[in-house]
Amino acid sequence: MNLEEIAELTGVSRSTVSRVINNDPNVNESTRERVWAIVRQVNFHPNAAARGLAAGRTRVLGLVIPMGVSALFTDPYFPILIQGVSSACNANDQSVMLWLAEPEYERRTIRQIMHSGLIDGAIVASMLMDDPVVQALAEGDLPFILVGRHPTNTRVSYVDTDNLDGARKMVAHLLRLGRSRVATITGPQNMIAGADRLAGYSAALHDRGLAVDLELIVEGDFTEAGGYSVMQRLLPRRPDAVFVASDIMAVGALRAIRDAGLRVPEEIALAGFDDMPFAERSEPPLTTVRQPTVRMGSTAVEMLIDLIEHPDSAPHRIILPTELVVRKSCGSDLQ
Amino acid sequence: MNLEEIAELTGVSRSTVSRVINNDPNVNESTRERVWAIVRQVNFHPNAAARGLAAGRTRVLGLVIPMGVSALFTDPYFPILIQGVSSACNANDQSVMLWLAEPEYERRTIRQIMHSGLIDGAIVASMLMDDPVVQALAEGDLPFILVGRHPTNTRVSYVDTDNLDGARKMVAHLLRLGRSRVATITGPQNMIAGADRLAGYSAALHDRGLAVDLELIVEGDFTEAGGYSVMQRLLPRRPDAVFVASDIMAVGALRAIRDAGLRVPEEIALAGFDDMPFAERSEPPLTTVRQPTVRMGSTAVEMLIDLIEHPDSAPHRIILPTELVVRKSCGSDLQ
DNA sequence: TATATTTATGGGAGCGCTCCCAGAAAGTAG
DNA sequence: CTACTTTCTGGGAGCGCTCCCATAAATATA
Repeated sequence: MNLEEIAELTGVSRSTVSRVINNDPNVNESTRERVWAIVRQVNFHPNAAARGLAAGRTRVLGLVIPMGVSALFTDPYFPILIQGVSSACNANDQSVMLWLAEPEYERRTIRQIMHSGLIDGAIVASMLMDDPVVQALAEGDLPFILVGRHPTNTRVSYVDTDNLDGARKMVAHLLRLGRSRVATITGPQNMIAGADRLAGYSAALHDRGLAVDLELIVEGDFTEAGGYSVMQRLLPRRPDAVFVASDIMAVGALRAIRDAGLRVPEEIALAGFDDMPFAERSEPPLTTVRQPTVRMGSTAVEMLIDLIEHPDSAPHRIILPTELVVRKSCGSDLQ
Repeated sequence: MNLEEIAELTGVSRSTVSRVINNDPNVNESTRERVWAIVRQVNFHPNAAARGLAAGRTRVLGLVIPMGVSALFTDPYFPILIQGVSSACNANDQSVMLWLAEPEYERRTIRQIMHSGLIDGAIVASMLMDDPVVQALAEGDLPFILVGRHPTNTRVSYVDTDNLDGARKMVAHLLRLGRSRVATITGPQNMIAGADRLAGYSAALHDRGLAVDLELIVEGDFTEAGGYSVMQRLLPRRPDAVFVASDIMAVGALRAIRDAGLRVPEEIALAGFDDMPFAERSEPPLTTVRQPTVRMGSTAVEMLIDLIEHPDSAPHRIILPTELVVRKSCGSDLQ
């Protein structure tokens, strides 16, 4: 079934049917209705390939997730992001092409995808500071949006969580509760989120006129096992609070604290970041920072569509706010 | 850049370039090399839409995940499946179109996707016994493969885990350890996996000549909270072992047992299903059944490609084996 | 040497759309 | 009633490929 056949059935031309399908205003109202009736009746859907070829636009967006980092696939961040992207695409009549970029494929395939005209643009959820995928994309002319800000390239558009502010609010909260030796377990410092959350930690200390004690800063790797071992290193330095840069590491840290015979929050206040589903079920429930992951996904889609339609507009940067989620693990209700 | 331009640069015709690109054997070896050289040099990639239109095949596969059930998105099953599908597609030079089917969109969009020629076939990871998406697909003529068997329709191809056998092996294991009141927390009985795992439980009892005690069977919902509350209902019936149909429910059940002042595995042996990452980190580590999720994904891709290329072949059914993972929670090393 | 066969190549047609231009029909103004 | 505008419609061209048929060249067969 194609336009021509619908035209035949309706008694109009292919062009008119096309106009109706595409909501072109220059169609007589009665003609429009007649065409729609037939279209629905025979359950006609225009061929996507032909459309893409003729219009030069496929209405398909690529979602690129570099898999190098994604031991992370064991935490729900990416699934939730995917969900946000997917539902925004549905709402905007776009389709999602998923590309889990395995390291070996990266450069080769990125070129292929970029040049094949399969997608109109891409959303890239990279976490690394200088990801080769981002590099490759920046050299090409396919519109793309980063999820997670880019620290250096000023010509890219991105959406990100306000990691710095979230961390800052959390550490300020711990200080306000009277903790004086607030340590932090950071994320990997080659990841933007890791760096920003550490910057927020430092900023909160500065806000209070406190100096940063390097002994109280240790780098984790966003895994539970990492959180455990790094916490063990931290314990002899006697922190009375620890801001952990991710909930999953916080769970590991919690175990380490327990195994050392210390109590949370009485002896050590513990705070995480992400507000993962398991955070509120931990023992004690974990104080953490909530980030709007679904909204990041949908915002990225909207930004990308905008960029596709206005390729020459200036880069957009959107930073979404975070929210402090206070639970028992930092003992606020005990103060 | 298109075929014609490459042809010009190489001094051959569009057709010959096309043959080279598509590895047609009827090309002179030296011509082939000359063309490839230029193709690589100018970084040419054939236009996907044009290809799709002309060849009637897009080399894009749809991955359909009905979102109704996917509170499940909080567990890593789907992400891992997606990963399996994605990497198999990469390996087979296909792209993945992801479609998280939200309930309202289901029927409307399925038609659209089916008829638009966007994808050559679909992999459907539905869990429900009679999912409307599956229904719609079955009525159309788009090739598709189910991940998770279909209980009634004999004309569909699928790949599944041997849920029945896995459950049976696990319950047999518990019985072998001397447990005499083996209960089960089942999954929802409108999900095939839930039903099959219960069937495996029953089969194991029958294998031993034991009768099924309905008092020891309770239905859960594949969530942790569900596992907790349902376990509380089960406790007064004094089971000495519980086979829980998913790890996430098992974690909930474990808490319930603890909260009741009982010990695992001494007083109650506990076993799960899925071998989720957190299973080995729980306290005590959880005995469970491992299923080959990644392989399911890649198998589905291969089956689908086969089905696309041989649309008239008989339906294939592949059931992949499970593996018992014995850890401390059922106390095998205490016996 | 003539004929059949194989190998390699070129070009036309067509996939199903969109976009543009031309022009008919209808409406408005002078 | 004519001239001009506006509204609506039709058809040609073309997007960049694949597929098929024709044909030239090279090789094998009689």
